[in-house]
Formats: sequence, C-alpha cells, structure tokens
Amino acid sequence: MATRTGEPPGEDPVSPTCDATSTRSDPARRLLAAADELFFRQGARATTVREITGACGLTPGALYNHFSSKEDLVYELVVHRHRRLDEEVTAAIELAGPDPGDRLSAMVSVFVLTHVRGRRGARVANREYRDLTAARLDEVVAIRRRLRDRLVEILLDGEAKGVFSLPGGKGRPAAVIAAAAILDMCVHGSEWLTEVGTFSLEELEAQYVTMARRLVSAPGVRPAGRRLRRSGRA
Amino acid sequence: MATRTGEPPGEDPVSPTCDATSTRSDPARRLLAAADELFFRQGARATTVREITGACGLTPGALYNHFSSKEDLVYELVVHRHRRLDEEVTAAIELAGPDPGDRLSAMVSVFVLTHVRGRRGARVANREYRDLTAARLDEVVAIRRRLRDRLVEILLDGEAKGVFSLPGGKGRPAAVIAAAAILDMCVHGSEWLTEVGTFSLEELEAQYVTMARRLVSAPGVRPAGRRLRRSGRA
DNA sequence: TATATCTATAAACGCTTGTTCAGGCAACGG
DNA sequence: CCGTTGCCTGAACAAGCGTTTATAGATATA
Repeated sequence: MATRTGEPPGEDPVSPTCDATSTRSDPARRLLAAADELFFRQGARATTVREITGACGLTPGALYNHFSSKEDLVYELVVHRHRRLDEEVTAAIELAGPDPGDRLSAMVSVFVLTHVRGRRGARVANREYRDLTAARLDEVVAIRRRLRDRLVEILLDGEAKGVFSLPGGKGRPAAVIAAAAILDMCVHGSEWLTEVGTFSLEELEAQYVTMARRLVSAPGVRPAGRRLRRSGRA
Repeated sequence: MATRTGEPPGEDPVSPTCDATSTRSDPARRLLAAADELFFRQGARATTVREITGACGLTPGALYNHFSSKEDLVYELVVHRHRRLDEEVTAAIELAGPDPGDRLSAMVSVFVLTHVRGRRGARVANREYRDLTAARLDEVVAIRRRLRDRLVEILLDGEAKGVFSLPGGKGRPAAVIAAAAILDMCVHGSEWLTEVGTFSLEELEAQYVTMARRLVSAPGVRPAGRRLRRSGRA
C-alpha cells in the first residue's frame, strides 16, 4: 500500500464532508477508501472482496456488516460522486447569472476542478457506473443525462440570444453534439494528466474554459458576451 | 442474436479486408464476430468463453483450436483496430499536404468516420484495451500515444507557422491538452449517437472538423489558412 | 451484573471461471 | 488403401468468485 505515482497524495478517499460517508462507521469508511483506491487502479470488476477487506485487515465476511453486497459498495462510491457533481453544477450555474457565456464557463470550471482535484474518484465514477444493475444504473444514467441536457439548454439559450454560434448550425441535434464534445473533453481530460507534466489547477481551468468558449463561437466574429470572469472555486 | 437497436445493421464484425481476419479459418472468423458483438454489449470481462463459443454453436474447448487464450481473442480484436486507425491516419495526413489546417481536418475526419461507421469495433477497441497485459498492453498504448503525438506535432507546427492560435498559450504542454481534448471528443462522441437522432455521416464529419478548427483558432481573428476543403453541408 | 447490540472470525457454501485433455469423427494426401 | 492432420466434443480440472452461517468476543445500556 505504498504511495502511488501520479496521484495527488492528499486526495480524499471519499469526500468526508458528505453525508454518504460522514454518517458511516469507521470500518465502513475504511472499506470505502480501500475499495476506492483498488477500483481506481484495477477497476471494480477486477477487484475482489478479499482484496478490499484484506487492505483493511479484515476477513471477507466483515464487509457484509456494512454493505449488503459488493455492488452496493460500488454504488455508494459512484452515485455519491454523481450527486455531488450534479449539485455543484446546479449551484455554479445559478451563481453565474443569466448570461449563457458565464453559465458555460461556470459549468466547465466545475467539471475541470472536480475531475482534476478528485482524479481517483472521477475515474471510478466514470468507469464503474456501467456495471451497476437495474435501478442503480438507471439512477446514475439519469444524473449523467441531466448534466448533459443542462449544458444543451445553455447552448441553445446562448444561440437564441445571439451570444453563441454553434458548430453544425442551429437546432437541438447539433447542440447535443457540441455539448457532448465539451463534456467529453472535460470528463476524459484528467486521464491524460500524468503525461502532461506540471500544470496548475488554475491554468487547466482557464484552458478548458477557453476551449469550450471557442467551440461555441464562430471564428472571425468577436463574441458578444462579456469576458469570462473567474467563478469562485466551486 | 436478433438485430440490435441503434446499431448499423451492416457493420463488419471484423473488417474482412484485413489480414487479421482474411487469413483466418471460418470458425475463427465466426468466433471473432461473436466475441465482438458480445464485447460491445457486455464488455469483454463480463463475457464468458462459453457465451462466445455457444453463440457459434460450439463447446468451450473449441475456442482453443483457434486462439491460445481468451485474452488472445481480445487482443486480436483490439490491436487490429488500432493498427488500422494508425495506418489510415498516416495516409490521410500524408494526403492532406503540408498545411497544418488541412492536416488537422484530415485527422479529425478519419477519427470521426472510423468511430461512427464502426461504432461497435470502436467501442470494443477503446474500452477493452486496458485489460490486456504486458507486451500486448504496451503495444496498444504505444499506438494510442503515437496517434496523440502526431496530433500534437500538427498543432505545434500550425502554431509555429501562425496558422493556429492554441488555447492555453504557446508551448508543448498546452498543445498536449488541446490535442487530448480534440481526440477525446472524437473518440467518445460515437457513444452519444443513439441519443442524438438522425445525422448523416457527412454532417457529423463536418461538425467535428468545425469544432476542432475552432479549438485551435482564436475568436476574433480570422484564421490564416485556406478554408477547410470538402466541408460538405454543415 | 445481566442483556442486547455490534462487529468480527473461521469455515464453508454453491457456483462460475478459463483452460486442459483424451477420444472420435471427417477430410485429405500419397 | 492407410495414415496424418485438423477440428470438435464431453468431461473434467483447479482456482477463484461473492456470499452465508454459526459462533464468539467486545461494548453499551439498564
């Protein structure tokens, strides 16, 4: 269990400020933290219950005093991150005010900060949610779709107000593709970080905001909105 | 084995024009095709040898007359797609000529066409390569890195020639992030397609090319290069 | 002190996994 | 014609999986 290369050392195993973990007993938290690290490294499917409990100095059966199943553990790790991101995006958009440009910048900022600061958690959430079953899968998929749709609405609003000039022309389908492109680059960008070298959080945030705003602005036409203002740390 | 929703019906199970399959015996090809479909739907790890052979009307042991292991089967499916994409990108860049803008467009076009036309194969290649081990993993990772580096070189070249104005400023690190963003949106975009609705291949290609070129062009400054060639109706 | 509640263990459960192997059937070359 | 080769079956393998159970030691409440 030595420290890993390329991982921010102080990263919260499972954000301790959240109910999902703060209300948990200590062994449960340790199990979540151990599972988180193992899932990050090997994937949830390749990680055994014996590895998780063993990392906490426990025997396999002990896990079932705290979680009803292994999938339940995955679910807690995954859904918590999704709910939190959803809340942060909602708050950031609200705080950004009515201008579509500001809202786009705010949303991108939240995504970048979340995914870069919490790289381990982000990878686990984004990779392992697919293995969930039935209602649990539906819940996570619904959150993801809602996040995307919120961005689509921002883009369509900006286009209607003449602030954006979306690639692919007017209309919802083109806006969905543009939104997917923006989200994809934010969500998956953190996976490249080990190869990028040193980069401050602020630089990354600024670059991604720039890229997102370029995506929705036609070159040769100076965008109408004000310049992007620094959205406080989400 | 009913036809699946959201899947192009005529998609090649494993492109028959390639050596990897054309030199293979008929049962081997059928196994590859069955595995491809199952991997696409469930992931390779969740697919059992019994499912693959059963889909071909064979018993589990029969697989080992054609492949040395299950991983070997995954490897063939995955590495073949990577090699082919690599070749196509090389050819397209060559054919595009010296202009960085044209080269960027060409590379994006290849990525979009490959990933949209061969959605099943693209998903399998992009999702399952991580489970490979040792030399096989190294080989695929090397191809992926080479693809990205080729794009980085194009971006840096364009910036040096004054054709591009990269987000995040000058220098290689910023170029790497921009390249990663472009590749991420191309690679993962095809996963959203079922929700986008009807879209012609040409429209998709044009939109992604537009998005990529916007990413490397500062708004308010008309790009120096010629307009993008063959940018069908957008 | 007695009782109830947690939490852990050790062992086993039933099941599935990828893989192997002896045997048999068909096709083909000389 | 025989013998070799290629492909497949049926059965089995050992290992590993997630999970359950009986039991026991703590801890806290009364």
